[in-house]
Amino acid sequence: MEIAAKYNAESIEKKWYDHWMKKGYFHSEPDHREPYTIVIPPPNVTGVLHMGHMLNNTIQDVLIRRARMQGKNACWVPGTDHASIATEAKVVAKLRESGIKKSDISRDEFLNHAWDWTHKHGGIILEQLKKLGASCDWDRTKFTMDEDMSESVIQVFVDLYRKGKIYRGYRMVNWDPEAKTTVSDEEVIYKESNGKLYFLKYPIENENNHIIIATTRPETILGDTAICYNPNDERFTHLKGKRVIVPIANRSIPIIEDEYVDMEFGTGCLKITPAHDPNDKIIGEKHQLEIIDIFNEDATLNAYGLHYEGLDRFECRKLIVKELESLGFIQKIEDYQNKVGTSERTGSVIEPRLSHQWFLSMEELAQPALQAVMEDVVKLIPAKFKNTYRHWMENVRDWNISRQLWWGHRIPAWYYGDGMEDFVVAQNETDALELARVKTGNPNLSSADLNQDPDVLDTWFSSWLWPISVFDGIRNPDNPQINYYYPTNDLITAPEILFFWVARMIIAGYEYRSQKPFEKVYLTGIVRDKLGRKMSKSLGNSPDPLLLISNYGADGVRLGMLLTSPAGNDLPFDEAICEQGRNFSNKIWNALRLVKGWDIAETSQPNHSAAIIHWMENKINQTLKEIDEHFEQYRLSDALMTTYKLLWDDFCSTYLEVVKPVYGQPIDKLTIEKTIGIFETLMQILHPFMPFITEEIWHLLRPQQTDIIISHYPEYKLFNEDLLKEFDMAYEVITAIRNFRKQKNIPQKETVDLFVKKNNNDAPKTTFDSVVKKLGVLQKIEYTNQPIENAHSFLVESTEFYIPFSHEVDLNAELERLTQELNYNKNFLAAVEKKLSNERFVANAPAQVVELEKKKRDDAMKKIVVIENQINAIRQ
RNA sequence: GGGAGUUUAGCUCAGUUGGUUCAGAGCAUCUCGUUUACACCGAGAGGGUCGGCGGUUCGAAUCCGUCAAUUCCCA
Repeated sequence: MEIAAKYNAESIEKKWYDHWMKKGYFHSEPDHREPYTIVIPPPNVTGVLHMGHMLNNTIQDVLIRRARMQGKNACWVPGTDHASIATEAKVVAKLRESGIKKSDISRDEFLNHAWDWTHKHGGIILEQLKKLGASCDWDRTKFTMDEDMSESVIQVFVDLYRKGKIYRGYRMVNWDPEAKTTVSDEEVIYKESNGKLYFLKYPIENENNHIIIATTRPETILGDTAICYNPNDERFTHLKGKRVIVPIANRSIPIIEDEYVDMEFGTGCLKITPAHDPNDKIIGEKHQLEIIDIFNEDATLNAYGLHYEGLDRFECRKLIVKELESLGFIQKIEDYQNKVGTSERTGSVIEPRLSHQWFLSMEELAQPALQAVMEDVVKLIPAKFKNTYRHWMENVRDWNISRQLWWGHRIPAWYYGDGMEDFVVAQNETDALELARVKTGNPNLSSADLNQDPDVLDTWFSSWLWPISVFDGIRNPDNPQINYYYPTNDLITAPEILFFWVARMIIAGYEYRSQKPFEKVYLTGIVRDKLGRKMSKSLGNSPDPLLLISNYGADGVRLGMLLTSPAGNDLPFDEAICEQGRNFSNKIWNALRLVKGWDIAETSQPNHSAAIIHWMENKINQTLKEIDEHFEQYRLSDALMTTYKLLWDDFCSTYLEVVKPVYGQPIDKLTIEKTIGIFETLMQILHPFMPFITEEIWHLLRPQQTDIIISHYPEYKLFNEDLLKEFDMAYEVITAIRNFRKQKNIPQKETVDLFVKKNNNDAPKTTFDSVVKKLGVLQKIEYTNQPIENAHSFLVESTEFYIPFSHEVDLNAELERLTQELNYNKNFLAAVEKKLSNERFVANAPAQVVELEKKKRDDAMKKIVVIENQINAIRQ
């Protein structure tokens, strides 16, 4: 069989992915087996694959493939979310390009455009995941706006409303008075601006006195509802409990105390305008102040603006300053630089504005979710995130679930009047009408009298149900799918969304299933560029994942991403790590070429082959145990590195070099069969990490009953630790021989002899002599009781080794080397003896530790004797 | 401003309950090597006051205090 000299990742990857799909290996249905379930963190439906997805999904695939091979019923549910803000922004931008303004079209028309966009771009990202090798159950692909998924979201809203958990309230938003819309925090651009700081006099009620307050926005005094100073500020203690009169408005407002006030800023005294400043709003809520909103939606003044009603806010500012001046309320005006938020879209100055929003009360809901994580019912990996989680959950604030957008799940609330309570919440309009008729007592109410809330729900309000809704567990809480797959096993996600998403899923899990949504949460890091910057489109610092895959192979990229990424750590991405992955692919590919390149003969098995096979089998079991432990602790990069070394160092560099016949000679049948079996086992261990190349090699090794993807993952058996230790010593001998050759420039082809002198009545350990002979390229190994003259010598533990050397041995150099070694051991012995002579050490340290120190002392003493004898021998 | 983390070799990270010569891995670097599976390779080597200081202890990378640097989250 001819095997290509280079591994061609691209064609092989496609071949096997198609094959797996055709065989339906990724599909899962409930059965008698133990389920292993992962739900994908749904990416944005219109997004494209970035490096974060690559890392995240590689990890999921490793876990799911391993579980599948371990005989579990592995189910990885893929899907996307509708990402209201991002998608709507993209659709708006696209419409703008073709000259259409969102405000010029109807909601339905806009949604048609949005669906077009979704259908066109939707799912690209899922196709990209296939290139990575992701073994998702594609038959189960979900989208948060699918009909069943949407129904679940609405059902949950209605349910929580009826339970009294959802309420309407006010929230400060960024208002663009020109576009008459809210904009998100990300869409506000802060600009340095030259303004003024006005020092205003507020008369104190019933006193012939006043206090001075500094403000940049004098027009907002009409909305003032308190004056506030810091309780630690002695300058103002005389004001405690008093009231002041707002100039022009002539309203009496209280003076309050709050530590929020910065004593250094302005006069140390602050006016509180809860309707027009986010911080003031918080203080207002704390002190239960009145809220006076003085603006219309276009930022002209309303009736609270008194005689300024109808004027623009900036016009008003000019005029009110004049009026205040003429009335003597202005003490002074200073120049002042501050940052003013402007709208990214219209450039107009953002007005903080209170608006109606829907909220979900969190405190009570959060309790089981907090407890679950604190008690490790839901385990965070790494555990350090528990602290952050707890802090957030203990200080949880109500969740603002409405968004002033069109793309998403429209809030199922219908208004029939202008009153705060003139609305009903229902699953659909028909139900709403019925409810409204009951609530109003007006049976003639028609659907034309109902107006549905224009806002949509926060995208997280649908994704928090994801682990339940993908199995239809909201609408049909007792269906066989949800009963089988829920709770899921592992969730793989980024710590940035621990609160936005993970915590809320746990909350939803307990509220709707009375059970956690998953057992473990593996938190990945952020993929950064070499400079430590987050990868982003705007910086253009993210490599194209598909290009990486075509350059290094999906296996290569997967390996690269995992090698340097322990849980919870950021991944400073460098293409060089993919190169390492590609090199590794090449290495194992060439091992295959070697193994398949030998002729096979019915010859007897050489001793060294028998010995190294025995060692390799033990080594594999030892390593499998380590890998299992790494997986148990979710240390995937360690598990991978352990596998990598097993293949590269133990299998390629050691094992194959031993069994490799002399060039041109055939290999014996027994050895090649064992070798192929070992190779197969190694491919199985590697498969979860590098699925494609392992499947290819698996089939090239020999005809197979089954594909590797569904083969049974190797389980470790007992291994002989003494044997492995003995080999390590033998390997030390090999290394010493190699060093000697290098030192003396002895070519690899030239054989040398090795003499072994055991000391201290130790019995010779000869198990791996044949291996030492082969790898050391020795003519012979001979045991002796006498030091060998004219030889290079070295020491492993207390055994002496001699390589006779025809050239003159430099006795002085040899003496110096031995003396150095002697000194080192003497110092070491002294240190150990010092420890042992310390009574407090002997008394306090555990017996085990003391024993170890004693053994160290004995070993060192033995070694010293040996070295001293060598030195004496040379001197004579 | 409040909270949480991180700091170990040039880079990215391991280092379990303090205890073996415990200071480690991979990559990178350096030296030597190529008709013989692989130069996307082989054989070797060098490289760290474990962020600083102080403390607890027979013993500290590990525990405590403090300072510094840095990252993230919330406002």
